[in-house]
Amino acid sequence: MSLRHGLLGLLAEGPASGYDLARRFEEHLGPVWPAQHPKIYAELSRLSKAGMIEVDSHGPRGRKAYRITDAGRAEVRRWLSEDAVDHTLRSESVLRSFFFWLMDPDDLHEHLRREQRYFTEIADLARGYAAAKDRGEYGTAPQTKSMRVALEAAIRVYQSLADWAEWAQTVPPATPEEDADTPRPPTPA
Amino acid sequence: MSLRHGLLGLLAEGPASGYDLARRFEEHLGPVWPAQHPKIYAELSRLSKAGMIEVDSHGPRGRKAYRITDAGRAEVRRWLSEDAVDHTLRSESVLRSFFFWLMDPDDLHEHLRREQRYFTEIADLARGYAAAKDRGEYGTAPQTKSMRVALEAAIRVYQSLADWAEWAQTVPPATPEEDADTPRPPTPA
DNA sequence: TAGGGACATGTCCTCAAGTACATGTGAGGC
DNA sequence: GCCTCACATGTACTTGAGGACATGTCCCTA
Repeated sequence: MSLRHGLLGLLAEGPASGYDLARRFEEHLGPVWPAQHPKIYAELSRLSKAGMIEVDSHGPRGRKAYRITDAGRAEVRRWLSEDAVDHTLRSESVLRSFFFWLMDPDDLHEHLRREQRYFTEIADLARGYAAAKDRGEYGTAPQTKSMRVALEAAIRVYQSLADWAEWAQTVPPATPEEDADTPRPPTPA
Repeated sequence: MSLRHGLLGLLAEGPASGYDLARRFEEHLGPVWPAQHPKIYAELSRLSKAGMIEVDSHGPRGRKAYRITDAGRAEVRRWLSEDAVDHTLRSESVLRSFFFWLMDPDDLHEHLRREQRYFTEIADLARGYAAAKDRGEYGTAPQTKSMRVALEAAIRVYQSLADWAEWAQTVPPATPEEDADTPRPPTPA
């Protein structure tokens, strides 16, 4: 479970409330690691009980800001350098592509156009943020440097998916003869 | 939940047992949609109860092969053309990159080298399968054409991640001055 | 013929994710 | 002064994912 470590990592930047963290997850981390507020509040109280974080201040509307402790900082560092990376890359878009042969060619074409548009949009959005960072708008703190690296991943991955969707539109649909020819594949990729 | 539709999609190619499906998920769909056998068997009995699939044949060791029904075929087609695509792209690799600034520079460099190696390996593996498909080794059936499209996504995405990991190694670590300069970022990406 | 390994199916339990529900406050505009 | 909206925190319930456990069979090889 990486939500725990995601929260610790964000809190390493400075104190924040559950509400703040939920917004940051939705705005910045959402595309690579979704997390809704119920999970976040629950995890925060668990982290608090474990001594990884503690209440930093109480604010206006029952607001509770948390601060990371030394134990928490040690834990997030340990995760980063010791725990094995889980490389699974869940993507419904790609999953669907295994089944494109079941789709009506016109539907598929329309689907791919929409996918291309979507991925391009996200890539451009990330490019915009990256350009702002490069112009120095977010300062030179080490966290923003890491943010820039993450943005670069988003730009590259989403652009590659946009290019893929564009390319897929050029693949001709199955001809009737091929459609008849339907053997079981031996054991492909 | 797309496991349901993934199973239906695979069964649309022809009858298969839970064991077969588990292997195909692990070998082919695993990188984009992991599924373990307990989930698969459970889902198969649910699909069977719902009339989307039915038992096609009984084999040697209690083997039960399922066949998709018309209702099942209609459902997977409906999913493909009507249901909105969930675009979240869960990636622990990218999530970690938000917190690179917490890592020791040498650890980080080593981490990025490992990541680059891993992503390159997967991209090459996909390239190998794609080349075999292009040589005609898997025939010309429409399913294998879709498989080729999915492979292309894998090649492009994993290569882009490998390139990203390589690029990230060229980003200089934070200098001590910048480290001191640690303001809260306004509201970045 | 004994033994190991791949084939084959399933249950149980725990934890993670996600939706819906529930509640209340402070600030700003009309 | 009222109303709305963003702020803010939580609980409850349902489903999904995943690891551990349990069981048995067929086939090949030594």
